[in-house]
Amino acid sequence: MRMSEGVEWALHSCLNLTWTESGEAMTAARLAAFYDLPAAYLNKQLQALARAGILTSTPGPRGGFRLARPPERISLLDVVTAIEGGVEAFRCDEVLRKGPGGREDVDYRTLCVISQSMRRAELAWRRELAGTTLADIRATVEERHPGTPESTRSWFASRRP
Amino acid sequence: MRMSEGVEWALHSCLNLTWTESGEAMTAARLAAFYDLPAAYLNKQLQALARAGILTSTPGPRGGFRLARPPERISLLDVVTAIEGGVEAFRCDEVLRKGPGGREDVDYRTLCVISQSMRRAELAWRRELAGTTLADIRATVEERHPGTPESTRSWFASRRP
DNA sequence: GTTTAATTACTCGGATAGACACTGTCCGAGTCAGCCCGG
DNA sequence: CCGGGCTGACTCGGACAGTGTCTATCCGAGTAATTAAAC
Repeated sequence: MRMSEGVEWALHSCLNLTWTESGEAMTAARLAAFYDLPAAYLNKQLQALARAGILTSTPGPRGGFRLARPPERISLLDVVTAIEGGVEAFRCDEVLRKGPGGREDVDYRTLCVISQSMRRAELAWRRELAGTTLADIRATVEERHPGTPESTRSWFASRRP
Repeated sequence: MRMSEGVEWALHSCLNLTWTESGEAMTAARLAAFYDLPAAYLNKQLQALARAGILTSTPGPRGGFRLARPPERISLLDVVTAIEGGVEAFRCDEVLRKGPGGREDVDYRTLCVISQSMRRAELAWRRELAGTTLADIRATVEERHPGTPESTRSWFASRRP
């Protein structure tokens, strides 16, 4: 049960987008260069974010990606779901159906106590992720490292083509 | 981020072991037959549980697997960790280290705010799993379906070689 | 009848192929900026 | 000098290989029950 590596990239890239002056689009290549990541693969992750409505993409020169909503309305769960696809971690294949006394017309995903417990745990995880927004992350970072916004902005400015 | 299918099998098999008369070992073949699972592969999962100290295994005739502890002391997290290997779901590869101003002698797993948030969510998940034991599951099942212990026991008895 | 020792069948345990998803890369369709030309 | 059309380069977007992990299976080492014989 290992999460895709792209989740980390997507989260950091979204956070960096938080610090760019609004109105300016950021290309996948620049976002990738910031952390020395493979640009084409990061582009793939950003596409997923765009499909999920977290980013907006504009092609052509001066194009790139932008946050589609203010950071207050983008939760960590949104990003994780966009990359990982929203499937539940615990796979309940309803083995009870194959067991003795198993019925074909019963939804064991909701009836099985084990499945319920695993689902409850996963819900706690989701609840925590949904309760943290990009704005929260940004605020904490700016509180602990006040120079981050400016240095990030200037780095991207120096890398402007 | 999909959990191994063996987790579900392991959990259900452990629960079934809860209902067997103590002192009797259960072979992987019989546990697998209960849900019509591939016996050799379930055996692999049971081996992992044995390595983790959740089950004890005895070879030879009349051998098989037994719970190593009372169900009150076996949590869902124990089983999940035994199968999945205890690695964290969120992979923090510390991309900050590769970024501008990244230092080599800093542990970004504990410093990065994103990593902290993801870790906190995962901790909530683990806490929930650790708070539920096999005894809890068994009690709930017996409350909702009182006939389960006896029917399970008799099924395994009829399948005794 | 009891003890002892070899036999036998049975179980786990790890080593071995196959399938799927993730990782990484590439090139093409579409689009906007800039440039050139004409008025 | 100003407006319009064209060129061109740049960007995303999806299609294409490589790799690692999960899934599934098999056979061998070890063990305990069984059987048979000897005392």
